[in-house]
Amino acid sequence: MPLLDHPDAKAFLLHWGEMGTQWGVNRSVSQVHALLYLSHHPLPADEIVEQLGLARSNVSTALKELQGYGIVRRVHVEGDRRDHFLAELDLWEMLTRIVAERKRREIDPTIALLNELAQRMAQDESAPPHVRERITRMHEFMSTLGNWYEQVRVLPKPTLVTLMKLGGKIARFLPGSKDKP
Amino acid sequence: MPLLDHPDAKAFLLHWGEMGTQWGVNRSVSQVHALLYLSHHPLPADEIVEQLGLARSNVSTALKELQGYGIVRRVHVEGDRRDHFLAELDLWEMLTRIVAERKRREIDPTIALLNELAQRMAQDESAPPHVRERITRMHEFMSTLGNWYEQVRVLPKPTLVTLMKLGGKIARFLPGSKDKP
DNA sequence: TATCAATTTCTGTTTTTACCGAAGAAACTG
DNA sequence: CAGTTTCTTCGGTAAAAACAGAAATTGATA
Repeated sequence: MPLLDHPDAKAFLLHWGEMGTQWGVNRSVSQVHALLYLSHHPLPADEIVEQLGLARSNVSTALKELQGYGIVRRVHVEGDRRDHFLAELDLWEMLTRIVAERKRREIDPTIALLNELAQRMAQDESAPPHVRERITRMHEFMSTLGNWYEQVRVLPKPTLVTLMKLGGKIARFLPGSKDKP
Repeated sequence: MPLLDHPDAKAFLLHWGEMGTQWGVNRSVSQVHALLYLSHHPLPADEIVEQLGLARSNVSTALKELQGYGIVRRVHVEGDRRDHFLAELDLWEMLTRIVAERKRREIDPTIALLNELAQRMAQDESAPPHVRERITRMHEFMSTLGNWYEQVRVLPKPTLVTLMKLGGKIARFLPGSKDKP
């Protein structure tokens, strides 16, 4: 019995699909992801095609994309020659992988470009000073964020969870703070 | 002399425009933003039209959108009847506003939906247990992140900067850590 | 290594989104 | 209050993205 017969499951899937489009991911990709996330066993491509009513080729592309993010993986199912696909169920893991991949694809190249522009403009007499300064600022800003992220991402997961639970209280532990608990 | 005559300024603007599309913002909007960010004085809509070669109407829409994010504001220029527009130059401020607005537009409604679905399924005998559990998990996860964000966003900016500079070292200050500096 | 199922790539079509120009509304000037 | 100027809204069109189906490739099995 198809998973999506249940109206709430379907509602989730449709909403997830729309969310995707708002963040620059195509609807098929995010729908496939939603379906796999809700499924309790790995699904072969065919079944995804059936349940979502997408073209086979489309599903293939979506799966490849999701594997690129590292949030879906291929698994072998005993006695079946077809590939089956399984979504990452640990949501924290899922999030960190998506963020890591988007940084790699979009943020890192942007920082690289800004670096190049800033360096070239530093030598360039004809460059308007405001423009030079603002591009440099943007470069510094994004680099700072990037470096922060690289440091935080390697912290052990339990540490991250602790930090998350602390929320705003984290400020109390800062060196200069008079407001210890 | 038009700002975009300089090739590096233009490169920035074009890249920024593409970045936008990748994150679900239309190209015109992000280009207008880039132009205002690089400009050292407020620009009237006409001039944006001229420099970017967009339709007047399009620029109007883009400006409205950017004002919706709170990263561009209208200013009055002495002796000119037209509205002029100015981009937020503090990049930290810019980022927090964008994040706040996207949360408001996309994350909050998602959490609301997940909440609704989770609640309904809790009563619903026909709901497959896996589905119920996974939707509930997703709801909890996003709520946790949302609450964390709400706490952190209200911290004073200097505190945030300190936290950012600490990077991974923040872990040293956690209660259980043996690894004090 | 030949066969066949499964998967991916390619190409043309459909759907969606972005965008322009025209018309309307609002704000200001003399 | 008539005439301008500026700004926004709307409907149609152009551009881009998503998608389906056919063709090609891969890879497992015997």
